[in-house]
Amino acid sequence: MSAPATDSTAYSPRQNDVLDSALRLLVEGGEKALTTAGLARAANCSKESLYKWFGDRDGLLSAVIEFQARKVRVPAEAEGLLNAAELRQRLEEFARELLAVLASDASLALNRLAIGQASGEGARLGRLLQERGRRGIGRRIEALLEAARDAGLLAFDEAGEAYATLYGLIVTDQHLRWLLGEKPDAASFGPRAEKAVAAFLRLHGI
Amino acid sequence: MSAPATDSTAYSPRQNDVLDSALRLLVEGGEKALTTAGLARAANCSKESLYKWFGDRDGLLSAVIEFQARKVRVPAEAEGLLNAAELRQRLEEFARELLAVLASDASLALNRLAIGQASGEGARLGRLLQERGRRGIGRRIEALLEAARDAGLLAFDEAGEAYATLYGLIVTDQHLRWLLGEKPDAASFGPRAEKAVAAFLRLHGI
DNA sequence: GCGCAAACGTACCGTACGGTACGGTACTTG
DNA sequence: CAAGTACCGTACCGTACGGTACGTTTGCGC
Repeated sequence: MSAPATDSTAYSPRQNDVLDSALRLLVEGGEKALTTAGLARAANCSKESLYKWFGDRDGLLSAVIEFQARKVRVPAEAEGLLNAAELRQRLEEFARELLAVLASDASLALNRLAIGQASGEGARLGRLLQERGRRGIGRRIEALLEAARDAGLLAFDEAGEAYATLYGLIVTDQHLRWLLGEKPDAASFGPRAEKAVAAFLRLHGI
Repeated sequence: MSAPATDSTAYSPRQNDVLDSALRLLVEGGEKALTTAGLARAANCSKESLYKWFGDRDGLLSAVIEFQARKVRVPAEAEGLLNAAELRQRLEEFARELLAVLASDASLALNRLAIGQASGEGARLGRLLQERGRRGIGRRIEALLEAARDAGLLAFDEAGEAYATLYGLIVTDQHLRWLLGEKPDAASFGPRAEKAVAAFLRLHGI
């Protein structure tokens, strides 16, 4: 859909390679590992090029976040559900995906980066991450919830609030624990997703 | 022999003053603002004393976390509830307190610090924060939940799981949003607490 | 083949930080 | 009062980073 001609974020293949190296450094060693000299060495480019392309270190960090957000872009859901079993299945799938995304190395690294920057600074990266990442997912699932309500399968006042409840039931404090260094256990995603959706349906199902 | 032993309460009043200054610096400017020279200036002490007391910068960071955890220590609940209305009130109070703690400057600063350190390092500070902070609150509220179950007011299989559900309903993704820089709105804590507890009771209440 | 722009590699600069060393000072202890 | 201890303030060292400058190389249009 969106032509790659969106000039604001038009990065050449070479620049995308560099951003890929930057993300890898970030995942492996955190913000401290993402130095201009280190990135230049890892990506076989010159520091001068980095400053030419991204302005300064902050621009580089923002570019990495946008780079990753662009990769995660999920295609819109096919809009053809309707019975209760299908809704449950959709929600469980969403829950598993959400847990997998939040537990991924890249997501954790970028969230850690943005959270580290949020102190003292104006939370630029935090807003960026919020806007590019969670917001998209939220809009998508809220649309699903509203469709289900129109079909008489769910009851709630406000989609945003219902989504917040669903999110809380799925994620609880796992995300924070992962951010603090706990290792994710992918095998637990499935059961957790099922339980969370069951609780959600008990709260908002018809 | 390196660090003066993480022996907890072995800090003098002078050292506690210094840790207080350190926490203030951390709250105001994040990890970058907590430099040895800056702390020495802010606390009117010498850098040499800092290294003598805390070993190195990491020891200082750990000491700040323990220092704050010791201050937050909440007294055990009075164990004399029983009817459903009181349980609801207790849970709502807990929810409001939890939101207030998570939204506090000190908590956010320390969580940001530990999360920043969690990349690349072995998540020492993360485990420390988890152990000293959340764990204590969790044990306390789980005891309340089990007491309520014994009194026939709640139904659940495992207290840890029920607590996770309650936590998720209360906090949703607010904690992360705050960590990313969003400003907390204290006026929303009350309504949110009531709704979360209402949902929890609909799930687990008799 | 030629010229030109882009980008590479490296050397360099200023700064700021973690950590150490040292002289001076106040306060205790015999 | 003398010896000792704990601490302050400051100066210092090595290192590492962000950012800049420059000479060299690569690739593409003509």
